[in-house]
Amino acid sequence: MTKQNEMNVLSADDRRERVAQATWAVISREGLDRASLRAIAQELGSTTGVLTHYFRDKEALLDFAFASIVEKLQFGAGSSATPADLESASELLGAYLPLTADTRVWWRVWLSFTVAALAHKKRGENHAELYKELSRFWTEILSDLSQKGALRPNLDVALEAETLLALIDGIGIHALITPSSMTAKRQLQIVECHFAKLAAAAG
Amino acid sequence: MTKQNEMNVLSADDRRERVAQATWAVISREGLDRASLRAIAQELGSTTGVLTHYFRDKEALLDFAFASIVEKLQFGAGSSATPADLESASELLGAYLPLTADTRVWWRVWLSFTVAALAHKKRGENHAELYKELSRFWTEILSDLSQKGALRPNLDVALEAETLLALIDGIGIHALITPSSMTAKRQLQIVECHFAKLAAAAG
DNA sequence: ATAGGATCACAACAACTGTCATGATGTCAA
DNA sequence: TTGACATCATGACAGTTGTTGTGATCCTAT
Repeated sequence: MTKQNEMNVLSADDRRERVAQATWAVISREGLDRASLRAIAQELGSTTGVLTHYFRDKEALLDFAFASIVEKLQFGAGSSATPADLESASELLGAYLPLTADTRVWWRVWLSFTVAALAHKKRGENHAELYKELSRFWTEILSDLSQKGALRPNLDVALEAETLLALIDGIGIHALITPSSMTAKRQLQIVECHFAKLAAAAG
Repeated sequence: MTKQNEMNVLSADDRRERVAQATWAVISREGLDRASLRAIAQELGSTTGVLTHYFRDKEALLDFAFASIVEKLQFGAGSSATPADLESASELLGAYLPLTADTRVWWRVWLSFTVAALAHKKRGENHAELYKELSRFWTEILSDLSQKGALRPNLDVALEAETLLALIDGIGIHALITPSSMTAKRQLQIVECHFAKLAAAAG
């Protein structure tokens, strides 16, 4: 239809994705405030002409880059079906964590947008919706596990779900601030130890 | 000595504190990237002349404003002696949380600096040191409580301390993003519910 | 071959930024 | 009073920013 059929040629969507990746790199390395169009273009190995061609303005570019990050993070943890037992639930939740170099980049970008969203209203409501959706998702998971008898009785599943999400966010922040202390192993250890507190008494 | 003896006149230190407060207000309302010297001066009700007079440059101003925030947050939660039982430990930890309008402002500012610290190295090390200090502080508190028999046996106190701090950070973020869901009451409820999991089995 | 569009480099523009020099005003000591 | 100093308003300066317009290059369809 349009044109690119051969390999080595990028479609418009692929081009936008490359721009998003360059944007992540700059934000992760130098911060959101230093992510100017010229800096992103340089990271991309081109000029600002590419950016202005594929995006109406900078706001549209950042919106796309953020949406792309959200997609990545959800793919990492939200792809599989609802976990059947506590152990797989622990693994699923741990998949959110910044355990690798890639996910650390995504976390830095995510946090940059999150803090920026605190100031401007439009993005703030978007973030709030994402958090509420996550809260509903994990409340349902815990509710299922509770019905199966995998959890301690008399547990407030909605509260425990919010606790889990808060714990993940906190662990992630500590992993970015003090990576030498909060290693990947340590992060998973905390999550597993917390899930153990939710488990029904054995035998 | 210098000059100001009468009321209604501010000392140099008080003036710097006023500047810091104006800086918090701008950062909390519009974000760290919008906190220009002119915006801070306008918030202060003066011009940039005041800022350039009391601070060498913008970096020194932001350093002072951040140090002032750290002081506030530590005063809120680190002033009293080590807690004697689990309940007072829960209260002490809960004092970190953004429960009031003032503390929400401090949290927004704190988070803004935290994310900014991820990019530039100097501030990052400072933040890391603050976190590690907090970790040691709470490890010691839990260790004391454990020796008194207030905690469940076979508990990794260092890991539980890091869990507590991560939980606080996560709750705080959620409180800023979704204030309608994460109310002050809800925040304290999560903390208390978590502490209940650490308690030794009753009688 | 030729026209049209996609792609992108480049330059110019106004707006905003931190910094600095200058001057005005007030206060205090001699 | 006079001189020194603290305080702070003002404007100028260079650098960076997002945006826009122009033109070059290449691909594709007729």
